[in-house]
Amino acid sequence: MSRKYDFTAIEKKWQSYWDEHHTFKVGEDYSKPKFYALVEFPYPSGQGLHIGHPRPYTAMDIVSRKRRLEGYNVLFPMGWDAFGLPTENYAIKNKIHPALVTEKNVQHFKDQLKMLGLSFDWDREINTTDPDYYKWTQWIFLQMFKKGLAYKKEMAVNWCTSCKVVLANEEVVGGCCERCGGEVVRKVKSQWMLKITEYAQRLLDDLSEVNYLDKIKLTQKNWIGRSTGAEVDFTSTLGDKLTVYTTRPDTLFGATYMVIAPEHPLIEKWADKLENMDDIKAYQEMAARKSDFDRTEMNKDKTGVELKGVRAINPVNGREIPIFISDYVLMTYGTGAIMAVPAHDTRDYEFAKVFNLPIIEVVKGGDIEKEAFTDCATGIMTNSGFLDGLSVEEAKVKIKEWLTENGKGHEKVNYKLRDWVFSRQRYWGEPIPIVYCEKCGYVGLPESELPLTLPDVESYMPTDNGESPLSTLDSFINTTCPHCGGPAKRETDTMPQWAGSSWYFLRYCDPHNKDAVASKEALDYWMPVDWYNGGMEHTTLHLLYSRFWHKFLYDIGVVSQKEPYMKRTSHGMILGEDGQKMSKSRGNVINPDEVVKEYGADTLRLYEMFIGDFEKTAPWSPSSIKGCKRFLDRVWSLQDSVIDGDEYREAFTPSFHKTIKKVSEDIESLKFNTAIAAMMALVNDIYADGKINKAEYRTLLILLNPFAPHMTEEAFELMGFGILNEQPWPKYDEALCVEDSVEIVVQVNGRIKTKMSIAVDSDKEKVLEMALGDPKVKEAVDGKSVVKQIYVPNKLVNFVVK
RNA sequence: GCGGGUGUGGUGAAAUUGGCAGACACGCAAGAUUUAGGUUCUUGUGCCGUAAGGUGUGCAGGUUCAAGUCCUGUCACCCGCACCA
Repeated sequence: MSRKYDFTAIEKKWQSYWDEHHTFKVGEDYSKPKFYALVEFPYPSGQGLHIGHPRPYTAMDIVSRKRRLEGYNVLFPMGWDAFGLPTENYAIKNKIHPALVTEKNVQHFKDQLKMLGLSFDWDREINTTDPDYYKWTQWIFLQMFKKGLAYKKEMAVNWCTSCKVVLANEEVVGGCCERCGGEVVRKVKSQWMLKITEYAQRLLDDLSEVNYLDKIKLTQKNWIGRSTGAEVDFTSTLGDKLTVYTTRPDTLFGATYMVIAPEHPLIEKWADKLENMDDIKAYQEMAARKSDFDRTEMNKDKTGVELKGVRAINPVNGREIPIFISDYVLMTYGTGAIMAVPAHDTRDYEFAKVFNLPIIEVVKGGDIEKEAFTDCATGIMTNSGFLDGLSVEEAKVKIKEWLTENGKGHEKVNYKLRDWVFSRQRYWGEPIPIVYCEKCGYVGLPESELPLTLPDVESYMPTDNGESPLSTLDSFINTTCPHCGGPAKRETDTMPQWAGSSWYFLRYCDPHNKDAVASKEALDYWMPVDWYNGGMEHTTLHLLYSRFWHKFLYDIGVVSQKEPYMKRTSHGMILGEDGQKMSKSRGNVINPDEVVKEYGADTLRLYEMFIGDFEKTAPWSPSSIKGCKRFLDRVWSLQDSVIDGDEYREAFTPSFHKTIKKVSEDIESLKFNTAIAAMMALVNDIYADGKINKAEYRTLLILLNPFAPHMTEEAFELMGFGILNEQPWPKYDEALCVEDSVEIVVQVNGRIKTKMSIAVDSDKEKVLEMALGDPKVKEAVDGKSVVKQIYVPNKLVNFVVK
């Protein structure tokens, strides 16, 4: 009788073994084939590990463990994305230094991750808040500054009234702060910006070189938002050039008015010539007061004010049209001015209806009495002078030619992507390594002065005027200009949390390097990341930002690949039992510690992989986890039924080869749930037989090992098989996956009449004859004529009768 | 509004190229072992029907010998974006 499956003792034993033997320490043998598996490093929050964390970690752990047995040199690292607001807020509230809070949280997280038996190489652990790490975050920023990609700009930013911090557009959700839910308003501040827009086209083009899920590529594409159109130069009756951007230059003859953004600089210039300046000012103020969210809320009814005293002249036909300001036109996109073609644009149509403006049809096919005809790719031009009779596509080409020839405009590509607001008025982030000198302007710190470490301050509270807590620290601020040696002031803003995570995958390649981001040798060997799995919520920003940084580092010769990640997949969230997102307020939070205590880490791992399609969200089910525990118990108990045998028994040969194939392939395609199901089915067959031989048990334990590493190691050792982790991954033979006979279905007119067992790959004639001999088939065919006979080899027979 | 996704038993879910719908698991029912069981083992389990049989993948059509899968229309829910000219 085997010992009881004491998972607590077994898991503790093997975790210590792995620790002591540095089992998962990455080899330095750069001649071996490599595999770099990456999971998103967590933010070490005070709550500890969430039940959702193990899902992606276990998934990539399974892939990594399999790859090791397959002979690869596997890099599977872990670290901490530890700068950020919750830690800072906790520090403020409890008057503890954020570094101490971070240290405590990291320790807790690490203990929890170890408890799960994840095969991370802990010798390569990194932490974004470690000065040895953020030295290089600052270094990369400096290189960008040198190349003109980091610049300072006065701009209206999203201001969280509660966190008192500037947020990126991406961090504003529904007009509220993504983190705290506080109100977000617009505020003009001088900010550090990163010129990601300069990389827009390459970020788009190089998507063709990587293996991301289609939906991930699509989000990247949509976020970059490339559109092709034309800039058209109108002139005002006051003599200014008034350039608009349009994707529909073909509809130029249908422009019946122009709209410019309320912030448009020409308004200031025209001020003394405008007859209704009071109305205009009032509208501008109203628009400025609104946050972006409010502006969006208002979008049912178009509002605006006509600029009285000035009109725009359409270059193509000399027609004078009125100019309006309206907040539906954004200063930040295109030229901040549009030509309005109400007949063929929904927004212009709505606006024209409100202000009773003319609507001229220039593409035939719609009913412009009812609505704007926008979906008119196949339409024919009308009321458009020399464009009449052309298709929309032809007209686009012809009008662009006309504009270029006549010096009235040109083709133009625009992107929705904006430059990245990189400043945060916070303490717990990387200091920006820049000083301001009255004489020299903004000057980067010499690299020898990096890292610029965070000074200790009394209070981490942001100041009321929205400046960083660092701004209260004279000893930090006052310095000398590295350029002229005169007095200068340090930048007091810090970097956003995205900074540290934009290059962390490079640091893992060579985490202790003092002289570089990582050695060239290590980078050339390990990069690119072979497989990166993370949450869908990071597929827009983190992915885009880190691709951008990586491309920049490629440009300055730090890395040798254009793209950082060869493959990117995403996992679904684990929801509460009620199908809702887990949260304290809903009271549906599951604590991984308790699950491990009750069922063991192996069961938790197995269950999180078995719960459903890896890419989809899945509700937690406390009763289903029992099935996984039961399965592990059954595999464990097989120790009592082991008989001798160096090869699979004949009756089980196809089952084992098929299962090896299924598990091997399913792991690669993230179908962990069906891989587990296949192993369960195999174990059920073995139970039905009552016995398992040594060769079979050995294979079963290795197959299950990536999923349940502790139990399988222990059973392996107890069986005298050695150390499982040192064995090769089992092989299968395609030819041996096939059974001798197969059951096929016999249908008449598509209805199942019977099933019969035939030899694999029997010939058609024989099978048809056999099928016709079946009494049920005979009865159904009797008195009718067979018009057609269909035979799908090894699957089914279908007689079509009349 | 735009983009993406999902809809299959009492529950979580499976289902290469169209080819036995419901694998695997939970739950439930019956039985066996056990002093006991939130243990273990065996059997059964989509729905209607005693059965033969019928019926069944959100809904309505279509293509096909054959549709969860392909096509057309439609409904519901979830996620992302939100006036990007």
